Amino acid sequence: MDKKQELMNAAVHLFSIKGFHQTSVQEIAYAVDISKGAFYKHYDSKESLLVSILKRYQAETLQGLERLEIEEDLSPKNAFAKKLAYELESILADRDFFIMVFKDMPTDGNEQLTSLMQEMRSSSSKFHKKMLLDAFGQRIEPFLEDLTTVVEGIQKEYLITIILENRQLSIDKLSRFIASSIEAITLQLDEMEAVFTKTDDNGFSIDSLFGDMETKIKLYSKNTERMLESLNLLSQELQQDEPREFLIEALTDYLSQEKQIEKEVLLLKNHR
Amino acid sequence: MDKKQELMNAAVHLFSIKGFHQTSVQEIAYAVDISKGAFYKHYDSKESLLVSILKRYQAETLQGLERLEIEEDLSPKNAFAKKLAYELESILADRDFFIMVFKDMPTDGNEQLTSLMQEMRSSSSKFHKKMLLDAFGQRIEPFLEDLTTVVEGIQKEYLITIILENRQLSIDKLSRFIASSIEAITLQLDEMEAVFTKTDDNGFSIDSLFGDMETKIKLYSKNTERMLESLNLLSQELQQDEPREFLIEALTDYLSQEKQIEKEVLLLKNHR
DNA sequence: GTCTATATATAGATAGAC
DNA sequence: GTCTATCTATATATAGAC
Repeated sequence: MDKKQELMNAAVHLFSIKGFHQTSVQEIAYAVDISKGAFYKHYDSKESLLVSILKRYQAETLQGLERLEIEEDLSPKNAFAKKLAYELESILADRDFFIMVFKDMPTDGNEQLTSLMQEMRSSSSKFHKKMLLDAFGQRIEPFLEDLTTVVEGIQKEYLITIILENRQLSIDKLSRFIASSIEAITLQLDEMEAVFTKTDDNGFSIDSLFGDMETKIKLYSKNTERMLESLNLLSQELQQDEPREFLIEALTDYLSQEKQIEKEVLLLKNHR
Repeated sequence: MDKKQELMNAAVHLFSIKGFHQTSVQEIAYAVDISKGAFYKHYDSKESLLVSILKRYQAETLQGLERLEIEEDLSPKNAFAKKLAYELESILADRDFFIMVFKDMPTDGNEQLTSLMQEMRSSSSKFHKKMLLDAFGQRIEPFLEDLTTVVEGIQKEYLITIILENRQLSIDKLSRFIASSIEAITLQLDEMEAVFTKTDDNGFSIDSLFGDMETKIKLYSKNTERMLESLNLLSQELQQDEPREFLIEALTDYLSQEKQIEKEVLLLKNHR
């Protein structure tokens, strides 16, 4: 077999166990029965080996995703579940790679590495967005980014329990569970508000701002009682037909004393 | 201020940027204006400093969670959202710590570190389980482990986008979104099947087993067509009133050729 | 408790013979 | 392409003076 491929395989395995930095070039070389010096005839550095590994994986998964497109005449939800199952199964087939990425990646400094990781994340996200639109229709569009985050978060968390805690779960059950969960959420979207908003401004909500301030006051303020009372009064006054400007001025100034909510108070001022 | 505390603060910050292994004791020491030698008068090693950091965080969050119990007369769902908001806000207040844990943790080898991490994960999971039961009642119990995984996955994924991609989302909106999503799922539990099952055996499902085999065949087999046909025939035969034993024997043997599904075939044999 | 100097180990990478 | 020997840098940790 190609020595470069052998080196990659050995490296992924070692990286997944000990992490990138904790694995020496010597260990990798010895794992394929060559010396440390010989390693550098194949790769310029340990980092370039890592780059090759990422590129190989990227190429493989791109192939896999393209092959996947061919799907039968299932219900949209079941098709979604099937795609998820394939994805999960392929990740588990390369579980060393998955663990390696989670262990310790030296993204800092190396331009090429950072952009490769970025590319992989974004193509995965694109893939999930397409899957979601195919399964649940255009009407989920305002929540697309949120639903993608939800799918990816759930998926990752289950993968971690399967791989790191070595629990054996049925991928079929899991993918159907995730599909049903996402469907359940889509059924309630009418009563929900998206977290990700197109521009920072469109999504502005006075209620959320007050909610955020309340939480922060309770967590950080040494003067919780007074701050909360001021916040309440401010909220009430703003709901009046003709809010008294001096009172609003006074209360916002007072609230600004608390540095943790300074930013929120400023936002509030700018938005009326 | 206490030099030990100063060292911890500096260390968490550096670890969050460069990772544990990539940060030297010298850097940590210089950050608080002492020499490398002086560092070792405060801590036995870099690892013992890390242990102290984890213990301090553990103590702080335990305090925080206890303070949190006092909640008002909100609807169960809104109370759930509020608790989530507090939790998210406290994590964001210690964002360096969160990033550090995600970057590169040397859990290998060090017994104390591994068990500390384990403790923290399990107390976080206990906390979420209690939150879920309080909000959605005892009837979700069969799905408790799944719902916990879902909550923690979603939470983590949003935190990553907020912190690592530096996106500014409203915690209030986010916590309400997560609460509504979980509620939406709980409304559909009757039509769903749990992924985590009490014992490995109780959760056994012939359908899932066939689903898993189908996925694996499509992904790995060089003989996809024939294997799938055999699988289908086997499934049909098993549904007959009087399955022909010789045929089942023949088909399972045939399917066992594919090493990737050997385990599943064996499971199937043992379960009839 | 703080410093400088040092011990010891090991990393990544190169040189040059075969 | 492979080896051994070596260079250079840097890490953790200790010793001993102040």
